[in-house]
Amino acid sequence: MLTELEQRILDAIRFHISQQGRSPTLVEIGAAVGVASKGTLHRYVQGLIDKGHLVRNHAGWRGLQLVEEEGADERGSLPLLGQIAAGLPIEAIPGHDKLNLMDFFMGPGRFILKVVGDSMIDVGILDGDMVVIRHAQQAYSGEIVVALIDGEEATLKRLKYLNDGRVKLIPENSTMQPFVYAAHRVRIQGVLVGQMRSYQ
Amino acid sequence: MLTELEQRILDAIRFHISQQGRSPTLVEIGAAVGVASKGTLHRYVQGLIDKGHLVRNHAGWRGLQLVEEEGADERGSLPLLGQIAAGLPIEAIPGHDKLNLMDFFMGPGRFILKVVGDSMIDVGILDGDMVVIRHAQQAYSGEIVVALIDGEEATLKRLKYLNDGRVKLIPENSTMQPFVYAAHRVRIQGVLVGQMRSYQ
DNA sequence: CTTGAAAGTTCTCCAAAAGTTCTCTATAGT
DNA sequence: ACTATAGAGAACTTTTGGAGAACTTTCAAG
Repeated sequence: MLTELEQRILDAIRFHISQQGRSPTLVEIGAAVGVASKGTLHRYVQGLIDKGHLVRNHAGWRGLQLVEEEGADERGSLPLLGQIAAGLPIEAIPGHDKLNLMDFFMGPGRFILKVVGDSMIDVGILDGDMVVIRHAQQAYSGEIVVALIDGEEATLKRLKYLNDGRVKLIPENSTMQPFVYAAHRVRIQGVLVGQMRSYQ
Repeated sequence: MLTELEQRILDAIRFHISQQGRSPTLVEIGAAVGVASKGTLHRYVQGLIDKGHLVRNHAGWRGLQLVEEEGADERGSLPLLGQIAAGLPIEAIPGHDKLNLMDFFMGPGRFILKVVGDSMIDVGILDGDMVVIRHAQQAYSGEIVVALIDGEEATLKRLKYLNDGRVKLIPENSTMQPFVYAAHRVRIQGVLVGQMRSYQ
């Protein structure tokens, strides 16, 4: 249960968001409820977070978000029945009974590219597949990335940093050869986070 | 969540593109929002790219492209930027600029199975992938199906009807052999309509 | 093909605003 | 007396917003 001041602070936050579209600062909350001390306000806001009425959306300013109970949104979900293997019956996956396509693929800074060519065929990325890329300038060795070479050629390859500072781009196709470039010639544009294919 | 200046910069870019049909330079953005330093502007534009609100369309000047915010009704969509191939720049797909995951995968009577094993590796379905299956009792020759053999073993295989009335189930893995069954022993449970994989 | 202005990138420095942590005080109810 | 609530404010860290120098890259004019 909330104290009177906690309730007023929560109401003030809700009002501010409804009016301005973004959460208030501590000082703005203070002006609304008549409390001058940032420290006091912080204590109450933290209490509301601990009690589950607020969440901190992101680090930094104006990061408060109301926890309004949402109706279960089931759009984008398909039932996840279980596993299938050669020679075994379908086996239920305990706990998981639903797979949300948006949870699976969506995220900030992502986009889709259609794959042309067979250079990644050995990791199951075929001609015509869609790949989900997360925009990024950096990547770890071993990740599959969209790399721009000399600012001209964009290509999907597995990335490897060599000890001598150069960069190796490995096509996952046993009939193709890896290429090695000086680091400054290769710019990472994104990292592979998903792949999908339609058979219809 | 964007800060105030990030939001103003994004609005200024959107406005400039709507007026002039091409993205603004850093200095033009600065004139619109009242910031004199190219360095500061670059920092903010880069931040918007990292957060996924912008993408750099191509190298060079005026290469910014908006990633239009999906409204609540368009959740499940990611921007479809173009094609990628070994040795070619990313090439825009005219007309297509958005791919909706739900259009791609959702449909009546569908469910998902997690793949265990390598029996379909030659068509790019790997161990751990998720496959989308449309429930069906019939399938055409050449389709990939979930088949139940003798009411006991469920398996994902390519289906082929033989002239003598029997059924051939073909694992798409060059190290495995197809099996042939009398028709009454094989019951179709569904047809493969999609496949997806997450690399996170 | 050269060249230079315009554009983009990387870096350092700075300051104000916001958030965090802490101590101190006061008052009402049990 | 003890506890829960309410409040002030100092001292600190982090985030945001801003300037500009020095550099590289792009692109069009000659």
